[in-house]
Amino acid sequence: MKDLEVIRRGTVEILTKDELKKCLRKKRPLRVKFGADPTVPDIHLGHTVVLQKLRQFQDLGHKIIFVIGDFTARIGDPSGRIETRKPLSRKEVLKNARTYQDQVFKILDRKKTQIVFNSVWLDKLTSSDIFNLASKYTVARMLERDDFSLRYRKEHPISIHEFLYPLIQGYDSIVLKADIEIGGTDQKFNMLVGRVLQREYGQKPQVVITIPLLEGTDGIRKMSKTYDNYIGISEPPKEIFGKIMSISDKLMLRYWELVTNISPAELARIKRNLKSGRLHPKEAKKNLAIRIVKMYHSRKAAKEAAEEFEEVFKEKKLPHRIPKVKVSKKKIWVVKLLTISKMAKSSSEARRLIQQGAVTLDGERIIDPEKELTIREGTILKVGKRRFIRIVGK
RNA sequence: GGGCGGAUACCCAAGUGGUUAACGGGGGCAGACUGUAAAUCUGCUGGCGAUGCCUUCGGAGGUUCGAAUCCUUCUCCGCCCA
Repeated sequence: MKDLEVIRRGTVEILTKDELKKCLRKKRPLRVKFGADPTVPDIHLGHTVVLQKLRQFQDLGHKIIFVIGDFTARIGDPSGRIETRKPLSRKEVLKNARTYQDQVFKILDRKKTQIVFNSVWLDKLTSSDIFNLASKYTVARMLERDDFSLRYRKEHPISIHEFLYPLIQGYDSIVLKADIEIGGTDQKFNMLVGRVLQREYGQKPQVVITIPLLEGTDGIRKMSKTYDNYIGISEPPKEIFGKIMSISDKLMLRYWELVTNISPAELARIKRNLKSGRLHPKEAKKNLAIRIVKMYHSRKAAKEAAEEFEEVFKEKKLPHRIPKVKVSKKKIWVVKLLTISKMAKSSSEARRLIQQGAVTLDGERIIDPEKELTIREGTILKVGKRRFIRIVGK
């Protein structure tokens, strides 16, 4: 069973493997469900882990059902307790969904993907449908979920509607007659609820496959927009490259494993060479960065990003493209310059940056926050290690 | 319905009349070290042309020379018992 081996690679759990085997023996393409809330439009590397697994399914001839949770997005996310995420309007959701799709198809095969919006069937549910659904599961079982039980024990609030989420998600599986559902490990509980509900509604329970969650650039928390530790696949090559280079060596291996599609043998080789010292970690990281930029941009973009990186940070040259800021005056107070060029949010912050030695003008460090600068055409203002601005006159 | 507790800066969280622009931690930013690594160390982390001034502790009002701290009132939230 070669297919099984491909599917198994890089997963955390398959519930259950026997069921999966049986599924694969069927002579029809399997219906593989994956759900995403279009609350944020941008796809980051964390999402790509699961997307690549979906792609593998497509390559094996199966069908992906990509559920856009527009219904759930409009109601609000259960996990953000303190500030209930503000519900998105229909328009916003659609807009997000569209950009989402554009990005998703950088990885998925459009022809083998069916995109569905769950509001199509969820909007039609009547109260009695919902009551009926709710009767299929118990409070005790709900409290088995990690974060619920933790919150309950800590006497933190849990809203009733939060209990409804796993049920709704499970209901999606019923409507879609999912054979398999794939999600991050954080989705395990919800996906398992789907199994129970499918059985209640006379269906064969879906096989649940969990995928590891990718740590963000901080190396600790999962990659997420809310933690601002993400690398978006639509970011400029230079940004992606720079962000990859700043992750820790340990995390780098994780990215090699989960973000790229290298074979286990290749991964093992990299690990070996790193250990023996034949491969410098920085080189390995550079290769990784090139590879990832190539995946979402182009070979050329990757090469350029790598070259520029070396130039700017190793040879201390200037970046190729530097944003320009117009300054009409010849003489200007440093603090003013920093604030009008948006390099500092406030003049207090500008003063701080200056005092900390973060500001240089044409390579000369400015330490006096009272300094009046004489501006020449094309003067380069640098703040911190990586923020550059070219000053131009009228 | 009854009882108790809470709302402080980006987040968590101390402070219960006076060196308090507000302890501490996280996060973030900057500097040093480096491989723009990571880890570590140090500093900063309300605003203002600024050795001073202004504004902040859920909202509004009040007491006081002086309030995040006391009083009144409003709003919101949580837990427990029924």
